[in-house]
Amino acid sequence: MRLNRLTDYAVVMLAHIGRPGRESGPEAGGRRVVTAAEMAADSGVPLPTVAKLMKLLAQAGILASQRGALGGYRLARAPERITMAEIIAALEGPIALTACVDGREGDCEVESLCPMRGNWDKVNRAVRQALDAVTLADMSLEPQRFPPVAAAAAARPVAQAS
Amino acid sequence: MRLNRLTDYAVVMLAHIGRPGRESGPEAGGRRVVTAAEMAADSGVPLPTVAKLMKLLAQAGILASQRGALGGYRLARAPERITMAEIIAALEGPIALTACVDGREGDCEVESLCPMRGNWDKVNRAVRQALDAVTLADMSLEPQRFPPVAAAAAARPVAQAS
DNA sequence: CTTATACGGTACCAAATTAGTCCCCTATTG
DNA sequence: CAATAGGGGACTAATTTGGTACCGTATAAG
Repeated sequence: MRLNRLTDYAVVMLAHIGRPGRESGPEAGGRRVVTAAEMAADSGVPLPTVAKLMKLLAQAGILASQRGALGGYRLARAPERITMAEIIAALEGPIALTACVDGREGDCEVESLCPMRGNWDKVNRAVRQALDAVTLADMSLEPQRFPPVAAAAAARPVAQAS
Repeated sequence: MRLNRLTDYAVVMLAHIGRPGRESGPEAGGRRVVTAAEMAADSGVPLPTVAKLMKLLAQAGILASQRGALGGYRLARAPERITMAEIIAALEGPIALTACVDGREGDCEVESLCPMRGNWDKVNRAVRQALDAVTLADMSLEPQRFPPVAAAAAARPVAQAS
């Protein structure tokens, strides 16, 4: 159920690219251009790994790449129009919880006992919808510095304990 | 994004237990009792693996176990009241797409660039809801023997091709 | 037109998960 | 008390994943 580390990195980086950025210049096409090397430096993730990720995201049409000197990557669209489902699909393939899905047959060795070929689609559809509803913009929001629960605890210091 | 094979097996087996069953006897508590060995034979999954699975499902309160001769497993509740979310959580831990979740801190090494601690919760909540909405009963339904598309093709045999 | 920058692609290796196995213990029925 | 059936933990093999290396191609600046 957990998604792999690379996908996690990807979301963090995409959110980072999407955010305004400190030393913002003219910015081609209205969106920030960032190099893989920059991303690596900013994130601590090793450069070759970052490069691989960016590549995949570019192929999926989530990032637009510019080769050569002064090149780099920028979001292909506004963050509001990039969904989690898309990002995850780009890095982990189609969103489907099991192998016996989407018409692909013959992979399921226990077909004898498995009259549920179609039932998984219900689950997959549900999950896909859930992930379509969350955009990169949602993920880019800076949450309040302290979570609500901590704030509440601070407001009512030590009382009622014991 | 894919869930592991064991979880897949588990759903198949639970659905199997939930279904009426051919040689149904009196059935303790109104629900079918099945042994791990039976499940292994029916499914082709090796017995030790089945045993491990059933054990976990029993611990999670999804199956009720009966030890000793004539023992076995049965559903702890009606299939309508067992959700996918529950089954998945039982076998893969809490439903959360990333490690930096649910208050657990210190696992995320890239916290410097990662102002998204709370944002993942949106995604997790969405997925959890999606999986809560699908029950074991939904997964137990026998889909029509031929999928709609094949049926349509059969009704309109060879015409219009080429 | 040459050089430096930066992305593109492929193949490969090492480390971490995951699936599956083994062995022995405890409970229940007849 | 013998046979059946689940409970628990440790270990091993196989896959998957993350990360690396190397070389090619495009673009901008001088």
